[in-house]
Amino acid sequence: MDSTGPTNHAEAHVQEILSRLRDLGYRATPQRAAILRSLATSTHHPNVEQIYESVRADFPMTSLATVYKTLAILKELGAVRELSIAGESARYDCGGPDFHPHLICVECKKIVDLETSSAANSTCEDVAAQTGYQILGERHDYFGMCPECRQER
Amino acid sequence: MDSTGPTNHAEAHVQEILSRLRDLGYRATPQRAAILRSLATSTHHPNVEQIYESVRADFPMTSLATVYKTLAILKELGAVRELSIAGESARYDCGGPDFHPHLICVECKKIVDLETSSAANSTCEDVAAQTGYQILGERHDYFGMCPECRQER
DNA sequence: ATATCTGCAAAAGGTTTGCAGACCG
DNA sequence: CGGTCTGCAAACCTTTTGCAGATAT
Repeated sequence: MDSTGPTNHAEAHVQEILSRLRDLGYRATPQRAAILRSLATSTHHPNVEQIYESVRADFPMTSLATVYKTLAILKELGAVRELSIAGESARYDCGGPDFHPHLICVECKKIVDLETSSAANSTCEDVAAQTGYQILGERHDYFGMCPECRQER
Repeated sequence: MDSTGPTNHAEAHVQEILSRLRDLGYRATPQRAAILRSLATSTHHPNVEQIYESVRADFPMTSLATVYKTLAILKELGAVRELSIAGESARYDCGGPDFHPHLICVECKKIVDLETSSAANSTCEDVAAQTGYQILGERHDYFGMCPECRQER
């Protein structure tokens, strides 16, 4: 059986992306590893500041600029997705290229992933066929109030 | 029959929102009217700078701060929707509270509305039932390249 | 060994805010 | 008239950039 916890899944994912970086001529620095680790283990789609704080717990010398630069590379690789939200700094999503909708609490700003319910991928093809666009990506967010925040009213 | 063009539809919408503003104790200033008019007649979801330029064509004395302040009020009223997009300034959508997906060209940044295809509204209820969230809004964007931009390759 | 990466600090947007005077109702 | 709104300029925040020294390969 599988005696490894979720932490090891995350670590495996981190290692995979690190070696992908190396293959492309990028360097696998400890800062980058720490940033990836922070993303891989966080569940609520942190913003840059939160990633920065989390990384600094392990590497107090890490700078905000490095976090930004690393995220830019990871975005290009498709290893990380960026979510811009009105009135907030960007949030980051470590999922792979697979699409899923987000559920965003307007009160506590928590973001959780929704299970891909129905024929999500086929919709892209429908849109492409209808419009003549070449569809490259998709984003589907629901805004609401989570059960915890609702209770506090 | 209807001999009035689309311009008059837009103007009616502008007047309706202006009187809604008045009812709520806000003032219907010429700047606000011009901003609303710009939004109502523009088709590709302008950003603040574009609204500003368009308004200045009629009112050269209008300031950027006033555009921002007016948009903040209109957002609160629900008369305008704000679209944050990674690496860009916010875009504005004058539609009412009715939901529709967007199609965003990653090349020319044009945004067009998609016809609400299927059971869009029922999805919100599904999500609410599944998650216990109170759903307040939704956003669904497709990113791709429009036929015009594809041709230029 | 050397090209890439880091940290720092400054720059660069975009957006917000404070205030004195203008103006809607 | 009185309270709201405008324009200006400065402040603010997030993100980007340039550069000298450090480091992964």
